[in-house]
Amino acid sequence: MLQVSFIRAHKDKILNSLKIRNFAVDDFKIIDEIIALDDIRKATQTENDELLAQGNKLSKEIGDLYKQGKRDEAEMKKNEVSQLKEQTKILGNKLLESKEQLQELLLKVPNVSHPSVPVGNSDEDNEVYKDWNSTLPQLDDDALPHWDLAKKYDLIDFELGVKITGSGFPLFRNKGAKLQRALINFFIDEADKAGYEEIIPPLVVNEDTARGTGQLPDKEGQMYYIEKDDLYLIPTAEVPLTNIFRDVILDEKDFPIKLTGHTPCWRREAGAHGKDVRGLNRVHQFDKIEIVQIQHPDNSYDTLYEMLDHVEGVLQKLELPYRIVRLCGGDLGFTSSLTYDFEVYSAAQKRWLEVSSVSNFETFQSNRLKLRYRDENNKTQLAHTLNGSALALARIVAALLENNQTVNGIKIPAALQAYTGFEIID
RNA sequence: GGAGGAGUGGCAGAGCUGGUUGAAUGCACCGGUCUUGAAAACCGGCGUACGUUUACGCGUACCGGGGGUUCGAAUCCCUCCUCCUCCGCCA
Repeated sequence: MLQVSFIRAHKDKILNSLKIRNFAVDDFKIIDEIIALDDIRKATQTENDELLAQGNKLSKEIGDLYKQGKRDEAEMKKNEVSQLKEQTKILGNKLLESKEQLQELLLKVPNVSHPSVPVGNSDEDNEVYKDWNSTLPQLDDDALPHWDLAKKYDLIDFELGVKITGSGFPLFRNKGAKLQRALINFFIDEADKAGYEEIIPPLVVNEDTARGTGQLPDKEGQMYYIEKDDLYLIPTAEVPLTNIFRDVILDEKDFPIKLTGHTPCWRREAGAHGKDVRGLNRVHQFDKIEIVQIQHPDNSYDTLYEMLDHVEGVLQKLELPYRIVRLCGGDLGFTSSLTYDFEVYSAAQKRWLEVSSVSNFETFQSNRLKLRYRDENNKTQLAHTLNGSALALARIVAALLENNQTVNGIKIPAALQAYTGFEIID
C-alpha cells in the first residue's frame, strides 16, 4: 500500500507506473479520488479535533466548578458538552467513514514500478536479463518427463497424494524423499553461508500477519483458511518472516536484516487447473527456502542484485541451465517494484520452469507493516523489504530429474551428493 | 478444557476510592557541565500516529484489542486476546 503523502507528491510517477502496468485509462482517476478523499478526511479531522478540544476544556472546567461547590454552573456546562458530544459523534463517524473509503481505494493501487521495468502485457513480454549462454541440454527421444521418472524410480507417488489429500499434494518416498531433504539442507546451508539468519517460523498465521505482507485482501483466494480458528496456511515463508518486523522501529545500524527459512508452502491455485499442471509443475503444497531482507531505502537495489547473485550461485552449484528474466509491467506482481524471475530449463518438457522470484517491494509492504527506522534526524521512515526464493523445491526437483537422466539412472550433482549420500538414483 | 491472578512508555515499576496523569520514580539512551581522558556527580532532553503551523509551537487520539457508562476513564462495566499459577489432558 502506498502512502497518501507519497501519492500526493509523486502523482505523475504513479500515473506512469499505472500505464506500465496496463491499467485501464478509466481507472487512472482513482488517484485524484484518493487525493480528494484525503482532503475530506483532513478537513473532517481538523473540525472534529477542534470540537473535541472544546469539550475537553469544558470538562476540565466542570471538574473545577465541582471542587469549588458551584454545582449549578457545572450543570449548565454539562449541557453544553452534551451538545458538543453529539456533533463530535457525527464528525467522528464521518472521519471513520472517509478513512475506510480511503483505505479501500489505496488497496487498489499497485506499487510504483521501477524505471527499469519493461513495457509488456504478459510473461511473453518479459525481458531476458541474463540468458543461458551455452547449448541447452538435449535428451534422447525416449527421455522421460519427471512424472514418469518419478514413477520409474519410485520417487514420488502422486496417486497416493490424491488418496490421502487430493490432487496437487505429492508424496515423496525412497530416494525422492531423501533428495527432497538434501535440497532443503543444501539451500539452507547456502543461505546461512551468505549471512542469512535461519528461522523456523509458524506455518499458520493470523489475519494481521496475512494483511501485513499483502496476502489479504489481494490474494485471499490463494490461501488455505482455517475457519474455526481464523488462521491461514502460509503460501510462502515470506509471510511469517517479514511479519517479524510488523510494528517495529529499527535503527539505521540494524540494516541489513537478512533472514532465511524453509517452510512448506500451500497454495490453492484456484482457477489454475488444466494446462501445464502435470507432475510437480504446479502443486498445492511444496517446500521452499525463502530469503528475506530488510534494508535502508538507499541500498535496497544493491541488495536486490546481491540476492540475485546468491540465487544464481546456488543454481550454478546444481549445474542446472537457467536464465534470469526481468518481469514486464503486465506480469509484475501488485506489491512489487521490480522482480527478477529465475527459470530453469526442463529438458524433457522442453520448457523453462520458474523456480525463483526475487523482488524489491520498496515501502509497499513496510507501509502496511508499519516497519520503520529512525533516520539521522531521528525521524521515522519506512524501510524497504525484499524477498526471493532460494529456492523452490518442486520445480527444481523436476528439472534435476529430467536433465540428469541417463541410461544408468539419474545423476545427482556433485554439490548435492554430500547431502543425499548417493550419487545416482537407479 | 476447569479455577484464580495479571497485562501501563526501550526496560523495571507507581497510579487503578474517576477530574492540571501522556502518565510518578528508577534504569537505559541522547546532549551538556566537570575531567588530561574515562567513570562518578550534577543540569537538560528523551513515545507513536494524525491534524494544524513558514517556523517555535498548538490540537486530537492512544496505558493488550474492541465496545459501553460518564460532562470527564489508565482508573468503573462488558467482551475478546495474551501471559502467569494450580488442576486436567497430551507429543
